[in-house]
Amino acid sequence: MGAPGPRRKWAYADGMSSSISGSSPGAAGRRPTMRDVAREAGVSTALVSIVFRDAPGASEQTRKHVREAAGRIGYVVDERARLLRRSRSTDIGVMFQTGQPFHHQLLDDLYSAIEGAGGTVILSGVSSERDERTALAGLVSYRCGAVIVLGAALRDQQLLEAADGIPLVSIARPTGRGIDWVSSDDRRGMSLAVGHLADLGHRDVLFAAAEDAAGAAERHQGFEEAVAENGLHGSIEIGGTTELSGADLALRLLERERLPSSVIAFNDRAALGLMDVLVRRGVSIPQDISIVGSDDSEIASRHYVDLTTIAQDTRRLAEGAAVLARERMQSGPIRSGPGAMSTESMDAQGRVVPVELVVRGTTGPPRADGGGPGPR
Amino acid sequence: MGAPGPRRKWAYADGMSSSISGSSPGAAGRRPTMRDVAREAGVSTALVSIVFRDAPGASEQTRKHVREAAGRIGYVVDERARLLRRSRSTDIGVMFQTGQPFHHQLLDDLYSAIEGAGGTVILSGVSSERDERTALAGLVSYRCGAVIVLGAALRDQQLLEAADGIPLVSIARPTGRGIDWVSSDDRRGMSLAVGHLADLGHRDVLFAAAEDAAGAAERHQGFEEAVAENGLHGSIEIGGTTELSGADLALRLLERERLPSSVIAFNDRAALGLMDVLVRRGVSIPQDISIVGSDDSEIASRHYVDLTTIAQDTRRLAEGAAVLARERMQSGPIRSGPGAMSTESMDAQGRVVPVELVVRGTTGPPRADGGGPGPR
DNA sequence: GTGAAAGCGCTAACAC
DNA sequence: GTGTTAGCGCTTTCAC
Repeated sequence: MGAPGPRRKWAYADGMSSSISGSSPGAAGRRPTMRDVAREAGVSTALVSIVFRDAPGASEQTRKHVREAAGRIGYVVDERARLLRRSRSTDIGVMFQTGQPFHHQLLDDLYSAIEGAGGTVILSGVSSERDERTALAGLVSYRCGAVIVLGAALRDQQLLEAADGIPLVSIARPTGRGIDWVSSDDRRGMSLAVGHLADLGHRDVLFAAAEDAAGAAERHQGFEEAVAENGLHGSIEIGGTTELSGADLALRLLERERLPSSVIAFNDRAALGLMDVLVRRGVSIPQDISIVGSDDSEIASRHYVDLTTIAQDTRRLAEGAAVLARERMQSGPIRSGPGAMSTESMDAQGRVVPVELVVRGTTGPPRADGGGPGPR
Repeated sequence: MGAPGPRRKWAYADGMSSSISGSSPGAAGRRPTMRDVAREAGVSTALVSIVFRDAPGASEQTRKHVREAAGRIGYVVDERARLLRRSRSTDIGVMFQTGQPFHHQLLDDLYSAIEGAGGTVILSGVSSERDERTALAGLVSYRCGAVIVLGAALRDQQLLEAADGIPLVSIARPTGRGIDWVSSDDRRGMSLAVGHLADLGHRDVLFAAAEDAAGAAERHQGFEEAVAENGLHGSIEIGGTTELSGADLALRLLERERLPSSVIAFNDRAALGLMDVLVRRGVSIPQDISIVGSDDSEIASRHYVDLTTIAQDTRRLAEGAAVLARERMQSGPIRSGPGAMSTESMDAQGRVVPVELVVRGTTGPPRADGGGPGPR
């Protein structure tokens, strides 16, 4: 009640404001600059710059003095000027999809990985009305030192063009040789999931694949290898990446004479849809059928669903990408040798991040007869 | 196969690059600037500036000529310099929560509302390790012209301080008189939901409330009013905003002698948890009980759940906030009169956005006996 | 329509 | 340790 306004020592210059402090000349009507701080502290602007960059060249005492003066007049460093002056920016641009839960998880970890190490991240979203080129162009116009793209749909060549010479790192999307990438060990994930089911005693596994999704090829292949290794009977159904596609698949399965004893869904969303329909039709999980999700750990853990899933380590994905971005910032964009400037470059780097099988309540031993129940 | 690298006409100055075009002096080793474009086009930098700002003062022909020259040497406008030079930026900063699905929806619409009108948005995320002050400070350091905050947790006073004089607009969070806000018509939503249930013939409604959530007070009150208006028997249970809290509530309800014939959940996530437990226990929806979700239209529509819900109009929330932000950018931050600079200002603006009841498959007429079944 | 010139607020090299 | 100085790339007068 009756609290004073924000403690700000300057005011907009519309001629109506009463600046609280008249002590600093020139403080009224515009935000204070380093010059104002220098004047207030009785030092040079260079000194102020040193203090605010944490650069060597000032005593502890001076630093304190300057910071106090800055606080007194309400100085806030101007990132625009800083950005402009530093010829090569070390800021890292991040292109993500609004509406992709997995990307937000990643965003969270990218913030930690980059800003935790003293860096700065600049976000640019892709939405229904804002395509990847636009998003990337924004990042280019800020002259980021490197760009991290999440689940890009653009082809390699187009990505490179849109990035316009800025080093690129792709997360969760396989890229060709001209682009650095970080991705989960999808094949290993499949191996873990299939192995888990085999250990429980399952003899047949169905994989609900998805075409054209990030990592689709690796998972497909990983599934086939793992099934062969474990001597199981594997089958594949093409589905999608949404709850709807999972529900769809469930309906198709229910038309069969008997259900498979276990299913690995392409991701958690598909698993959810699958489970919903099955449960409503009276199928018990995991008594009648075991379900493994994949990919999007956030849903499985946040939901009440208690889904066994192949969890991606977003933290390590983010950290890997941050490291690559920093490396590439120092060395410039990818090229194969002196004078070359080619997509065919040999030295793109890839990093594979381990995945983990999180066993929860949707997997268990199969029925004694080895198969699921028939549909009712 | 063998595709050439990106069509870029300049190269980093590490001494190893062979610039593709030697035509533009100074083009090797740094990105082209307006000066390079001017030289290439044979005009002045001022003209180039005019062209790229779409400012009046150049013929259509000249514009074309300049743009072609720019394209030839691969010029991209430098947003940093532009930002710095324009004394008062018109960019709009947006603070959002990573991991809040509702915010992502809003982000999407904010991009459309702001960039669709020729503006620029600068994003700043709040995550587990990046608090609201930090996020806001980033926006301040870019000298945004205005800031839109989504579901802020900071108190008004703290928000104002963190924004440091930049005009603030809050979405989906009630604020005091010093801050502009846009929010859904939560009371009207309740009225619609209760009315719908009454029309179907329900006599008793349970509201699964949540404390401390955005809009909680408004919904609570709206529920009580609507129940009285419709002459229904209303009751309130305190729950939360997650699937878990909904599941919890379901368990509590199942212990009762009989279920209420209808439930309005605080939001869709809670509704989901509620439904899951009920369905597994053999309760049919909507035959045995009707369920209305609320608030987070994204989940209900994206999910296979087919949930009747009170949908928020994120598009209008976003547009309302964009309009307020633009207005405030022109007039400066809120103050009550000449010389005043106070939180107690009288002229903060609020906008209430209509909500809509989306009727789907989880609501229907009650059982003939007027109540739900007892627990089994 | 054009060109020259003065900054926006900061950094970084250099003298003192 | 400190002050001086010259830009970063753009916008925006102003006189031609």
